[in-house]
Amino acid sequence: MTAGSHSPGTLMIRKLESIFHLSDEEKQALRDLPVQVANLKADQDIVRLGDRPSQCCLILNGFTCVYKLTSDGKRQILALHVPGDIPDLQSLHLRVIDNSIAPISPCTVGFIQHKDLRNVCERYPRLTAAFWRETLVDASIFREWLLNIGRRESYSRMAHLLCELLTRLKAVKLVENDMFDLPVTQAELADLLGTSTVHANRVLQVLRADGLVQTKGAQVTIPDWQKLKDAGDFDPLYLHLERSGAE
Amino acid sequence: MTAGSHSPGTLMIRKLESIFHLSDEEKQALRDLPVQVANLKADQDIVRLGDRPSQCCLILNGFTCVYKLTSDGKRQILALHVPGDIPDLQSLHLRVIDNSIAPISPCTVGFIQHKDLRNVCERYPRLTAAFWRETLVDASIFREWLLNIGRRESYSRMAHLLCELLTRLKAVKLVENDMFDLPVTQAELADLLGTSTVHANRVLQVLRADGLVQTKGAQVTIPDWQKLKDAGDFDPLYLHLERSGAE
DNA sequence: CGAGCTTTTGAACGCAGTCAACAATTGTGG
DNA sequence: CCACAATTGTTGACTGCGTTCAAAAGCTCG
Repeated sequence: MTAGSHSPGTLMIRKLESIFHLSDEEKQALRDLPVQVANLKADQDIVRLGDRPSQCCLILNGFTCVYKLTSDGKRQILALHVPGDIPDLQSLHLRVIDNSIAPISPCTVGFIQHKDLRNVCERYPRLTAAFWRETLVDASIFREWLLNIGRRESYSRMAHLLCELLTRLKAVKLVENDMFDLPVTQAELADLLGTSTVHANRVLQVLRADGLVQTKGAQVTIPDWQKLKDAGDFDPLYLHLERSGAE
Repeated sequence: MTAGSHSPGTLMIRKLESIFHLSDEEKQALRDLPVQVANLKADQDIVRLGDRPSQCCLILNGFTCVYKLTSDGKRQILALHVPGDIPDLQSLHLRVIDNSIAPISPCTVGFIQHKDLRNVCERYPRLTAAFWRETLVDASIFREWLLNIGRRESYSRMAHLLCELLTRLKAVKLVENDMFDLPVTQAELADLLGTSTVHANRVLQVLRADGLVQTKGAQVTIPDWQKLKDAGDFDPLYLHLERSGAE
């Protein structure tokens, strides 16, 4: 159930191709992209607010999170990224990075130079569209999170997050038997949801008691998808997975 | 102080050119885009969740908001757009619209067909980059709003929103003497901030009492920019205006 | 086995929501 | 231009969701 066994290019191709049909030439161009692989420990920032990077990072294995801090040190996690995602694709067109990105568990990433990405985009305009679309889906998820954090109370909010994770991880084949790995502390869960750690703990306990989720270490099981979906007011439309999303 | 006196193309050019330097040919291509102008009343949806539009809408005059509803009818406003913005540019690459867009005051918009936009993008790759960048800035604003709603308390949250508005409206020359029009009810203000209407009212009163903002009808004045910035924990970096943003 | 992190629990507090009424403003038709 | 209706803004009282602080219990890993 790891995604690390694939070459960097293959991972990108699989993701983009779930939407676009790529020509052999386009696929080859992606496979030929020079990628510099690195293994990172948790909490070791990949990029930091204010950076002006000359490369993007492709997640090969593990999870990363995008976060920001208020001036008094409170952290909000803005996005989670899974293998196949490029969390800082925006840096291709925005000079300065306006957030930080860190692994939430040990993870493997591949760095791709901006100039190489710009090159393939120039030669294959359909790849431009594909990458652009990736950033648009990210934005769509931000919008749903705004609704989630702004307008849903914490119980439903956490249910919604779990729904999204199950759906997204299914799309990259990281779910088996309604079960997936979520190597996240409750403090991080709180930073994802915009609540305090204590409250995140209590809400999680209620979700467990209601039979919406089971946890065992970092392993999360969803015993009743329909009930969780109802609790989380979840509609996968915003993930733009095109082929379904729900069963 | 209206922006309605400009032709649709000119408005786009002015916005894109504040970042990119466009060639005469590129500018002409933008001016030649067929635009269908429409005047809309407030609360008359421009696009609706689930739509599959074949056009984008360019704001020519007035303000629009992007919003979503929870299943129990609570509304969260996800973005505000001002003249020159294209709030549904995403629809160029995402078939289904995942949010709704409505004017918050009577406004004028111009509709541009997807096929025409795709055409200029194909012929002028630098325009592709420029449009892509626009959507990336939108996403950056979503991220900051997530931090704002998730981690700042309501006083600071409202101050931050006012800071952003002043900065963005300045960039499109809609501010005079630290004063701008904000034709928004307090109920909408609450939907922007993720609070109740009553609370939005009370917070606004405190901001007024503290001398951070003055209101007179829809007119907002910021008497002390530094104090408001401090209260709102505001750093304009995320707006990616490149040339400054702050004075 | 002990150090350090993570999870859990309890108690007190407070920010913000809800409900309901009233005041002020805006808009409309006569 | 006024009178009335409708919307918007303001206030008070009460409630409750979620925070904070502090301590205890469980894990994980050298």
